[in-house]
Amino acid sequence: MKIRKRSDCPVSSTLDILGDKWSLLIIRDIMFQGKNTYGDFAQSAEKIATNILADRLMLLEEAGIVEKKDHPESKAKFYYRLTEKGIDLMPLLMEVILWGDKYMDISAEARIFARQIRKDKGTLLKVLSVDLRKQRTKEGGETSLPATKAPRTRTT
Amino acid sequence: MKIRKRSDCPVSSTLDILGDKWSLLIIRDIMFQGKNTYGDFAQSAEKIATNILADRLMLLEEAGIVEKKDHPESKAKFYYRLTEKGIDLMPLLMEVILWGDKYMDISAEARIFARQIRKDKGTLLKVLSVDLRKQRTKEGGETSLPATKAPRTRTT
DNA sequence: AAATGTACTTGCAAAATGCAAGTGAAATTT
DNA sequence: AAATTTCACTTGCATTTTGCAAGTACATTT
Repeated sequence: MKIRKRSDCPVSSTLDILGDKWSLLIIRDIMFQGKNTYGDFAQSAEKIATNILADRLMLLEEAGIVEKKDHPESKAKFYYRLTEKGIDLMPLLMEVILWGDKYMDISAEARIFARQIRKDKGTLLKVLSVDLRKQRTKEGGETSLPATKAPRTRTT
Repeated sequence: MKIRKRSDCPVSSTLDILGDKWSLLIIRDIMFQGKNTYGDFAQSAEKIATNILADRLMLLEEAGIVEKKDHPESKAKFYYRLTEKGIDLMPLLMEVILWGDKYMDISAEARIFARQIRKDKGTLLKVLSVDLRKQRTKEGGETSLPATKAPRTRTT
């Protein structure tokens, strides 16, 4: 459960934190699927085991990538959101999506999203980043809309 | 040892192959460090266990990301090189490096490389891709120079 | 022919993962 | 207000993966 640093290489050091099969999926869910609670993450298609989910949320929080806050609408829930450090993973996630789109068998919906990234990565990055930061503008978070699944990307 | 696909999401599918602490390090070694043999990989700073190395090389080969060829200079060695699919991981690796540079404690040498990526990603990508493809221009590979550690990136 | 280099393989302990069930507090239903 | 359900975990245990040390087999060097 403790993270050990294997070398002073940026690739290695990043993998020390994110190099497993689940962490980036949680980040994906917050970043692109508008998910923000434990229950949301648990329901994703990949069916993460609940003990692993709890473990990864803790590790991501310790790494300063996600923050755990009280849920603005319910005391029974917690609200997980990305920090600036987490939002900064968006270019990386986008490249993962582009490579996956090129070489993997994925859903039609995912292909549409990949096409948007390929068409105008910079704009999409800004639009989605703004949405994610809105979750951070007030302590507690208010009832801000999460990033939509099919973000409206009108540049003109 | 078998890869199971967890969903039709590009992030998930990519992680099904690359989501561990070692695979991307092997790719990094070939891509940026000019390494091409089992012994080269085994000597990297992170000290991968030899059984894991053998396992990951096999998986990466099965995934079509690396190719195993006879070594042009010695029958005792094999020559591992990236396929086009593997070379296409470069933008992803570069984003990993940029994020690692921003948030992790890394070597001065790595910071210099990250700065080069930040300065002109597109050019560096092309230059390094060409170098990697040179390893693929002739079957058997000949005695082509590997990608250098500090690639000469003069754009003007 | 003996020693060394190279690419693995093997055996086993330790750690991580996956699965099913359980816990306790909060929200909802009856 | 009592019972049920939702929610965020925790626990116990089997399975899988990883890590470590040593060994094997073929190629090259001495």
